Amino acid sequence: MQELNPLLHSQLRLAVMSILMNLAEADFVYLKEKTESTAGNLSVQLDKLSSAGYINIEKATGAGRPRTVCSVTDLGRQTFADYVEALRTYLNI
Amino acid sequence: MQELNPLLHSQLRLAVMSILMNLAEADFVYLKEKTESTAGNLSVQLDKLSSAGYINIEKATGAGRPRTVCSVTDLGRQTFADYVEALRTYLNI
DNA sequence: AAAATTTGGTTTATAAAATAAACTGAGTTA
DNA sequence: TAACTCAGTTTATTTTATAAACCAAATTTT
Repeated sequence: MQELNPLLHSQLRLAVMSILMNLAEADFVYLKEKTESTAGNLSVQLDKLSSAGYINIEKATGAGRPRTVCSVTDLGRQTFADYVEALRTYLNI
Repeated sequence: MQELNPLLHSQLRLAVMSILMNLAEADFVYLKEKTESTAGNLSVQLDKLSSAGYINIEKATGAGRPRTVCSVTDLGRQTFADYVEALRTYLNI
């Protein structure tokens, strides 16, 4: 059996990736609301996705409140696709 | 977003459930080989699935070596189906 | 305009989970 | 019958997820 990429096989990180796969970009506040996660947890998980190179994080600060905008990278997109393929074999779909 | 049943959203437990969904039953040794897991890890995870009522475990001892046979319960089957449905929304499939 | 409050996060601590290492007892084999 | 293997369990360790506490900048209130 293929292994399931542990970085993606986590509820919150998968939810984030799922959202970003369908949107050009999404900011911290939006992701927090959509996933119903705490800010702390989200912050940590976004860092992990970013460190792995699966997402890009742009932190805009200065004018008004800070804004953290995330988007999926090409690597992230490919890795997500691979993960989906692996899962299919587990789920028989 | 729906939550992903944490008991199923674990690589090894999902692998075990996946195997049992396609087989009437499977024993410890078979599951261990198929999943390439250690005996200790497998033992722990089988207990969790059993405690949740997702699988049935029959331990035959006496004649020859002990044999631990597992099979999925109706609850397990239903829960697995629900999990698959929830995942679909994450994966867009 | 100073004080209080809210917003958008990060850092640190805690709880839970996965995994492996060590152990046990019964069955085989030499 | 002594050594060894097999089928597992128990306990300890590591990793991961989550939440609680904190912080700085922006906004609102008085």
